[in-house]
Amino acid sequence: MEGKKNTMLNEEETHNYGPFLDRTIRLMRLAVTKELRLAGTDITPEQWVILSSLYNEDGQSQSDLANDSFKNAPTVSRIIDLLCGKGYTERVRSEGDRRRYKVFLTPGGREVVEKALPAIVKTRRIGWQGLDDEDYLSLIRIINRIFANLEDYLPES
Amino acid sequence: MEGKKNTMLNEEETHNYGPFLDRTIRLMRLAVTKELRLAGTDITPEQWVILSSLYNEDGQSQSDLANDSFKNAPTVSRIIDLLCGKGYTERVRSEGDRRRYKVFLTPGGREVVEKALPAIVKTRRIGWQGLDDEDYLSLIRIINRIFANLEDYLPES
DNA sequence: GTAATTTAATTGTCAAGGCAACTATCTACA
DNA sequence: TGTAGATAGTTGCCTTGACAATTAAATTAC
Repeated sequence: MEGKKNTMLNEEETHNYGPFLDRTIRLMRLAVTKELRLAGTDITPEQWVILSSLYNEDGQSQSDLANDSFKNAPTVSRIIDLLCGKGYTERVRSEGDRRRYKVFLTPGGREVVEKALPAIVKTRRIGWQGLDDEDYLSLIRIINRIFANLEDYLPES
Repeated sequence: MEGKKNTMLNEEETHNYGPFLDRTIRLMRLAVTKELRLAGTDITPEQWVILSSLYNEDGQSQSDLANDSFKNAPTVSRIIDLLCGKGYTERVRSEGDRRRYKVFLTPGGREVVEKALPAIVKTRRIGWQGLDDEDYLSLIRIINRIFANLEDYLPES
């Protein structure tokens, strides 16, 4: 029994890209985390995503941020909690719609984005070594196709 | 101030594949989660990874499983905890090396793998619609290149 | 043969994300 | 007007994963 191999899964196997995508995304997150720390910032990759979105357009609501970053509402809510705790963002109730917050970068938040950006760009470049623009188009096309396929399928399950 | 746009990040932007990879992997995980539930199983995608590895080779140690699944030791330890709790696996101390466990599938674990497999295959096929073998080779080549680039780089940071 | 190092696994802490339940506010419409 | 339904956000619970520290067993070095 022990050490016995069973080949059923291999025979049935289709394109098993999941684990490769998974480990790559995890290593990317890890690399970005370390570079952000090396750059002297105290933010995580996910916090970076939110901060940079605000840097590009300040005063977005949390649901705007959620759409923009492909995150869900509770996750954004908690990331904003952490960012406000660090003094990088502020919540201001929206005048027109009092359910909404507008989220603003503080001067400190703006600083940390500018400090973090080179680390982000550096990590992207390192990850992309040996790959070209055609690869980029292929990668984006394929993963967005997978995304679209699953998105179209999911609602009716 | 409010709603102001800042273009610095766009100008500096390199290939920003991270968020696209990220949202795709999250949707894949979600789709698999739902299919596994629909198939009448009570396992998660990560638990599936461990169970299917054991199905292919029973009696692996936790560090074997960690290598195989690209997970780290604490994560595997906790997943095995959950799987043992559900009665799908059992830990047996290794005779030769008493630090190690050998992890075995129970009959129930074997059943749940066989029940889950069609759901996994189905989800892979749905995600892969409209893509071909050449795309598969491109995807694997590109993401493994990114992985290798970052892995080579990381140690010296 | 004992000491120092390495390895396997566990535990605690934290961040992130998914789900469900909840509050508060806004919109539709009858 | 008032009530039903939709929307914005929060909170609790759970799983995964990263990191650091710890225990116990094995290996290496002296």
